[in-house]
Amino acid sequence: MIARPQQVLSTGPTLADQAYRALREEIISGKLKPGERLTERHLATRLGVSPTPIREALQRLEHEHLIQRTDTRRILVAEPSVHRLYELTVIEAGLRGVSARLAAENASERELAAIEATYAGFTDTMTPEEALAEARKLHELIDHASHNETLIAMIATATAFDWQFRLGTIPEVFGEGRKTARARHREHGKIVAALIARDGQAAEKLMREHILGATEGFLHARADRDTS
Amino acid sequence: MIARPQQVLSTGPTLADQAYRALREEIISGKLKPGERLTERHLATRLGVSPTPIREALQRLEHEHLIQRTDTRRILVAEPSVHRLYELTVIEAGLRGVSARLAAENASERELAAIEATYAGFTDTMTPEEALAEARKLHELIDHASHNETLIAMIATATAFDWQFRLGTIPEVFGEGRKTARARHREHGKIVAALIARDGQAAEKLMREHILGATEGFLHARADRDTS
DNA sequence: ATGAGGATTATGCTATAGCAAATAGCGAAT
DNA sequence: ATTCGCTATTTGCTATAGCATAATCCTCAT
Repeated sequence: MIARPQQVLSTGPTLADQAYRALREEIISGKLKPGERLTERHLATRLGVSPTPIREALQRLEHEHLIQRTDTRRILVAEPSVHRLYELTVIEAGLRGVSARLAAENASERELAAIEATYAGFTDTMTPEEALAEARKLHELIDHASHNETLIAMIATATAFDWQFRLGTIPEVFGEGRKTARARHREHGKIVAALIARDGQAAEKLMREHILGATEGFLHARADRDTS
Repeated sequence: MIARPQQVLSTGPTLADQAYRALREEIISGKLKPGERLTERHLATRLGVSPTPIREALQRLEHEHLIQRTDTRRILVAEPSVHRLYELTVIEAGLRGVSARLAAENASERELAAIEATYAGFTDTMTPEEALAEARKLHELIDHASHNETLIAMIATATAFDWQFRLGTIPEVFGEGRKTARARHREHGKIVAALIARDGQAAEKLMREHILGATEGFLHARADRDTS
């Protein structure tokens, strides 16, 4: 239930904004399951608002592929298709490669220190969920160090679908994926080193291969699970 | 004025969709001038629809940076700032680099032939507007040859702002930019050759440098104009 | 003339209502 | 029992109305 603003002083977040964030969280976390049908009126009732802000929220969710519309105008929680994951991974690799290069060129010393600290904070005792959250944080720190606001927003759009995909299948995948998780960690280390060395070209190349490899590894682990 | 659907048989484009396209065209063509204020009600009246679909159209336009909202919730036609043009150019270079690489790998023979034909269609007798339209077509053909629908959509979003910027300043720029226009044409030739050779790495590198160089050249030409 | 302050207007956001297409439900005919 | 056809319901899309805030205008004192 979204809190209704009672005495809004200046410019608070709009109801559409709140609804967007709430629904996005529910989809990514898996509370709303892939393929599940959504209707404007039901969502409006459940969140305690009118259909108008719900429509706006749904439009944004559609833009980042978290929902999809059928040919008969039905609204469904997006099915994480491997095809789309591939499409988006290629895009993410391109965009995050650029952000790594810009970060190497533009990051402040403070930002580099924060990146290094986050990298150093990884431990083997983390749960898969924790490790994934830390990886996400590391990537976001690098993105922000690019100092390109438009790029940051676009990466967020491109990766929303990824997170839904991954979080939804964490339990099955990570048991077998621990080896590759270590490999990913080593890749993070190389990227961080390239950033500190201000080597934009190396950072870009490493980041691209890292993103592409991570999705490859993820899909392999999932395939192993499915055939076991 | 948008035609009101009278007897819509099946599923036609929605009014919001039509409003979006109409407003987008007006902004890019310069009929709506940068900085001009827009209000939902006036647009609704002018286009002959209610404010509801207008709101949806405005939301989409905001997403591609063709309009911007002030801190007091006013809606303005976006001012083409050089800062944002730089931000978007870096993104476009990254995305179009990826699309060029994918096109080299995935394009059908038919698509390659169309690309080559469009490239061969350039002539020195074209007006600046014609040349720009042809260049746009060439890039779009390459984008589509990537066979990555999500990437294509994202490039369209990232480049909408560019076109507003460029078309709005064509007359001033192109008088002095004819030399660089020839340089751009040679770059196009190298890219097309790389695609035909199925050399994805070369196509990506050439495309990136081409995009970045084109914006550089554009800004230089504009600077020359401003100081003359 | 000018500036301050309150009243009026304008406007974005939200709620509600209505329409048309699609879907579901149901009964009759075969 | 199954299928066809009609009716009722659901639902996305659009229109209209109301609310709260920001902008504007007007008045009046200095």
